Amino acid sequence: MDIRRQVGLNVQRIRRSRGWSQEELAFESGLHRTYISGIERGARNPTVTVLRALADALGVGPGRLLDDGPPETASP
Amino acid sequence: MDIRRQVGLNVQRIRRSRGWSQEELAFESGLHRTYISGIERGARNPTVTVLRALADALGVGPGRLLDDGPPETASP
DNA sequence: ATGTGACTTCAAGTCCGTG
DNA sequence: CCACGGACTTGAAGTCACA
Repeated sequence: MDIRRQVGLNVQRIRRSRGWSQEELAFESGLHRTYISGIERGARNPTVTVLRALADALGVGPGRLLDDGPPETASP
Repeated sequence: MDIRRQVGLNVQRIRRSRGWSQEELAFESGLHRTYISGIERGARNPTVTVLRALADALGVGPGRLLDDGPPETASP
């Protein structure tokens, strides 16, 4: 699994769980709307500072954006 | 805490725990010697694909390199 | 609301070296 | 073995018009 793709999926999933549009996430993170779009599609190769901005906006740890497993697959 | 600094500390700590020199890590990860040096000092802003290469070489999950807490400070 | 190609600017990443 | 600098090439950052 390409890690850029993984980051894109994670960002998109968490963003949607917040009920946000790409535009809203763009605003919250201080990044451009189309840049968010590119990241979610795995077309971009973001740096750690960008991951940080995204993670802060989404309210998760930066490492969460690189994780393989979805969110918490709650295995009780 | 600047995330670049955090990445640098994590990489350095894990690398040393493997008993590797920067050159060895450079070889294992396919990156350049001086670039590893720059990352460990927090002077560089690596991309997710680089994090992946480093994580693979070090045998940890990519998210580990962004974590705040050291490794496992085993608090029993 | 989002995907996409094109674009400019600046840093990612390589390679040479020095102390 | 590592920190650090300079010069270089490639690609990321950041933005736009349009579909």
